[in-house]
Amino acid sequence: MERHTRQRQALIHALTHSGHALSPPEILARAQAAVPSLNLSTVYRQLKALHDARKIVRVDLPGQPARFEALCHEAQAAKRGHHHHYFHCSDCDRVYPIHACPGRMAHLTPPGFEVQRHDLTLHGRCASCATGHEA
Amino acid sequence: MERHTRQRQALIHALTHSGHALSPPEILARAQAAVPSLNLSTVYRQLKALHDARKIVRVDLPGQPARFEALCHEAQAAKRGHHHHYFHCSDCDRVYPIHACPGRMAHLTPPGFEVQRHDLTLHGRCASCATGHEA
DNA sequence: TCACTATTGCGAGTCGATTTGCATTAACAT
DNA sequence: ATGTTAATGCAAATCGACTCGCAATAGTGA
Repeated sequence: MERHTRQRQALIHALTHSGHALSPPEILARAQAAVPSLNLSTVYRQLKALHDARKIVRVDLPGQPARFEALCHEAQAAKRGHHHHYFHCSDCDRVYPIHACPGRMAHLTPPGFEVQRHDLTLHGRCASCATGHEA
Repeated sequence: MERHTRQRQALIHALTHSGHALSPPEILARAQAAVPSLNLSTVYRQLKALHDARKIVRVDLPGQPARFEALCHEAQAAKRGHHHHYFHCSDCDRVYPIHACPGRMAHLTPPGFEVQRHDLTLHGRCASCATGHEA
């Protein structure tokens, strides 16, 4: 059966206590605060398990390495991904979820095209970068 | 100086006479119709040169290999990328440019975030797949 | 406590995408 | 027509992201 290891807990903690999506190396770095011996392959293995268990979602942004985000409890309970988008800060490279959506997109396509879903990525500076260190 | 080779011309022809963005292997296949000996490394070399010369744009969609698209003449003349989005057909895997945009996105972010640009990808079935082979 | 085995750490291996070294080929100015 | 050298074809090398084999480690139920 499944075991509760310290590395798994550290990894989940890192994912759930970050306000933004994390790449595997970022997860490694954060979880190593709790379990220094943690290894990147373990991170990948746990991510795969958590993803299969639908506890995290994979965030693919154009031209970027994959990131992962913990599903909030409501979404987990509902057993479906809540539809949302992402903001990528070009300063600190962090990726924040945006819980808003510009709405249906069907009218943007030429006639005959069937729009089933859409991905939206916003780029710019996040609040902390915009405030913190001005030019 | 720069030479006008048959492979370069075939490659540009393939890019400009396709209604959609092409991946390097797709470009290779199409340009080989004109120059059968054409090699994938030459495709990559030419793509790099064309990209540096701002004659093509790289199209990165989430979780997909890079594709390339010829800049239309107006955009080339204006020396700036026209802002547009893409439609990815999940049936035929083609990527079409969408010359429409849902508009400003600044209101979607939490306060303090500065939105500079956005990428939008629509997914679904393209006109020819929706018409051609119904289930 | 103890055995059982899931999980880990580590290094090596894989995979797809892209690049590079180099001998050969072919533009094009003369 | 010809020399110069940019561009090509090919195979090998690289790169980043990820996976795997295996011996060592550590949760867990008994």
